[in-house]
Amino acid sequence: MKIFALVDCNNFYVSCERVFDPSLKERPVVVLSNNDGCVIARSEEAKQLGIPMGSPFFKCRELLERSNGAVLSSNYALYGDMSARVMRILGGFTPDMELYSIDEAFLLFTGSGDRTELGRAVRQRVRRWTGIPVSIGFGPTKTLAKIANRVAKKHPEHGGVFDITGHEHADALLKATDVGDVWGIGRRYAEFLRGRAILSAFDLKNTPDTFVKKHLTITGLQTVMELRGRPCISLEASPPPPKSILCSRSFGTPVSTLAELREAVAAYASRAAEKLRRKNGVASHVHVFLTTNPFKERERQYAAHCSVPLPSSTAYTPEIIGSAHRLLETIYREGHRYQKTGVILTGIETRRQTSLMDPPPGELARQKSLMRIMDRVNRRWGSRTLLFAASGIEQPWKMNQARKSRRFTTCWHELLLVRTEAHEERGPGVGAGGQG
DNA sequence: TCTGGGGTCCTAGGACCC
DNA sequence: TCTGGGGTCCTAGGACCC
Repeated sequence: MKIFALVDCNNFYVSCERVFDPSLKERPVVVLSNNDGCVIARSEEAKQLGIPMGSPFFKCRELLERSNGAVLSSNYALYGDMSARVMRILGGFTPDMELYSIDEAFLLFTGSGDRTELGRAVRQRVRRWTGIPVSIGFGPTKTLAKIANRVAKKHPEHGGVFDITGHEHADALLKATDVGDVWGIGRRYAEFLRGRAILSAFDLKNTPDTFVKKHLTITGLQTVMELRGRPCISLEASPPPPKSILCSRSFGTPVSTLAELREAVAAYASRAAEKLRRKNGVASHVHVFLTTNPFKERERQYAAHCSVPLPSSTAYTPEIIGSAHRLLETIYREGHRYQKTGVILTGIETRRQTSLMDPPPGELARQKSLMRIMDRVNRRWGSRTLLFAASGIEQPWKMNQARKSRRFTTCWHELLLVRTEAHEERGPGVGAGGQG
């Protein structure tokens, strides 16, 4: 019998920060989204204060200050590296593994050993080797493993590990699971289902197929099958190449001039192209979008999106910046305070088709080696060591990240310092925005 | 006056996930 | 004052083709 395990890092971003700054322990801690906009990770203590996920920072700022809370900008260099360490350890337990998100992985086990024991071993090793606490749920389908994981997390008496497979109280647990907490049931579907007296995972499991298919589409029906224990969603051990690559950011302060927007668009186009090359892909289309801040209802609103095919599929940054700039110029309108712009690459292929519009072979080779050198330098010495002037040097539009911790694990000059003198040492750099 | 049937492809919009 | 970023999939409807 095949059993899925879902391993999920607890309060991942907060846990990463706590590894390097013990003063964050046992305090309410939140990590903010890019631009220090909203709360995207909370410690248990912060959850207990009633701070909701995704809440705008300005709405809970005071409460956190009153409660001796800590607030951090997000530090993806740190989280990405810690994630890789956790995933590497999980890979030591089974070759059948899917990296589902930065803080979650599905593992597939066969055989009938004591899975709870196995789960404890996984938990212990990850904790010991990285300092990150994880929870593990086992089940015969991914959807049930997700539910088991919630149980493991919610009920400390299970010690962070729970197996729902053939469990005598499985139905009772499904009855206790809100329908909106089922994987695949979002806010809209949950509202719809509650309006029809389908309140729990158990109710959903017993809803007729035709009704589910009609209102929740085929994907909803898969969810229901999975609740019944029939696997429909398989393990994606080697994810297919992405279909689109997006890079966008909100500005630190609103931007109105075309010159600044051109810089931002060039910077995002460069970043998107870099991601594309890392996936060994080329793209056939570039899209650019531009929008004012929809939350500022009193300001004049404008949003636009447009796209263009590239002359031939490419991952060559200058070409992508060029197309992105032309797109920006067609959608730009004067007299607005813009909040955000972004670049999307689509039509991604891994193996490049040759085309009549291709540059001559020598030129193609030159482009490739130029990009390879740039990527190598930037990986080694930090991003934007080598950059296109079009993306700007000062970047006055850049997002706010006032409370970022250091890149403790990925940057030599930001390593944690350990002193032997007997004096009190607070976590270095934290809250001071020190990037070293 | 009378105006088919069947297929594909693309796009926009809406839902979901983390 | 202050509201993220990066993805996926499904469906309906229109354009287009024979």
